Amino acid sequence: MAPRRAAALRGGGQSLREHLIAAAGRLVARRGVAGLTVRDIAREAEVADGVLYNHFADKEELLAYALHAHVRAVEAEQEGASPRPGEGTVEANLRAYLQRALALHAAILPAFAGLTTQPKLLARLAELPTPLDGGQGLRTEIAGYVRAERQLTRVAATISPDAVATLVVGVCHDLVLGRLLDPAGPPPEPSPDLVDALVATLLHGVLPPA
Amino acid sequence: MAPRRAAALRGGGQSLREHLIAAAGRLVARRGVAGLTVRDIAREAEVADGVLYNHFADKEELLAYALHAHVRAVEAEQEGASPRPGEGTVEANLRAYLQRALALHAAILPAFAGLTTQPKLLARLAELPTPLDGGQGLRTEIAGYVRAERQLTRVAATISPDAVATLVVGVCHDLVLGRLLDPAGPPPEPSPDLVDALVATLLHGVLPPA
DNA sequence: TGTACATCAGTGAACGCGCGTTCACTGATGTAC
DNA sequence: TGTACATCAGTGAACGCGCGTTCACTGATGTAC
Repeated sequence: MAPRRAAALRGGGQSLREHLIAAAGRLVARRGVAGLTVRDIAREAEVADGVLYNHFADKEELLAYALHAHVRAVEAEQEGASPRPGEGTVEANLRAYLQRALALHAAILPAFAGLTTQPKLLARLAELPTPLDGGQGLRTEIAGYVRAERQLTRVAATISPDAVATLVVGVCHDLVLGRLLDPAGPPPEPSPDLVDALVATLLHGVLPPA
Repeated sequence: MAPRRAAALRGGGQSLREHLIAAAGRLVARRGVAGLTVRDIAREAEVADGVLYNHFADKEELLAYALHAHVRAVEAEQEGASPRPGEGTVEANLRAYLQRALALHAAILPAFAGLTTQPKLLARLAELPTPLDGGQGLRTEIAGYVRAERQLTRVAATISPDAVATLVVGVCHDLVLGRLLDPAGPPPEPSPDLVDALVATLLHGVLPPA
């Protein structure tokens, strides 16, 4: 009863479905979703052009799973070491979050380039069993951290956790977007000086000491 | 010696070249550069499919001029009322800049969606007589403003003007990007509360009063 | 002034290409005898 | 144990479509006589 098996699957215990998601995921990590063709994916998976449609409704469904897998892989890589409220200094913790957010966005945003122009893909992403929150997870975590510190009175009572999270995530979007629009890519990491200056601004504000 | 004239130009003193840029610019403002076809543009201009190539090397050159025109139009619309260092309060001035930056990005970024995936168009944009700086103009202006205030001692001496500009522009990218990725568009303007909170964070920092 | 002609920007049907998708066919595997 | 057959996922050539681009043709205008 077991029918034909894809040549590329010889030896591996993977299902063709997983094999396709993995191959598409590799391409997404390497080139982003924009411009990927079903033939690119089939070639990367070393599989016939048409098989895809035995396992997915259309190209967008496969890409949605691939994007999802890519994001989860990046998140898993950076896992661990969330600053804990009340421990260390607020400055060190903010810096840690900023650096983590920068790394996360540097790894994820390029893959998302062109996503805004693919409504079908956006819809498929939203239909996924565990829809991506578009990096909102980190934002929520940062806001939660700030809220906790506020309760511990290590952060001013008047501060809005959401505002801080928006500022941190916003910087990431800005830096990565700038790099995407620039043909010649500047160094992948923003200078430590800029990170220091950003953290200092967030900590003390722009006003001179009273 | 004067040959045929495009039917759509009857009565107007415009050249067909300007007419095409204007038509493409309208489409860019309405739908962004992604997915625009030469036929869309020809139809909008009420002109034959092929004329474009009498005036531009290719689709990308025309789109580059159209994007350029769109950005300049948006900038011209918001012109006036730059806060001046030393006048008003730093808080009011920061808020004004933040609101201006938000409006600018809300009007411009959607048109840029998908631009990162079109290297030919990016190259054409860079070749333009007055290359767009990708909204860097406002960033430079904000940094300049902060630097001036710092010299007037209305801003802490330790503050990095670039960091402040990055934070302000970053928030804009973040908010607009979030809206682009969300199928159902939330209210076009971020809540006044969030703007207040952002300005307050920038002004005083997250640390509690000493 | 009137008429025949030359010019060349505008026209739009047609071309070639790459894409997503389909579907008649293949062939490795399990089953029947 | 050995052989003929049924199953059905995998295969890849082919389809249809939309795109950017081309180019033989059109026709409004200026010029020559």
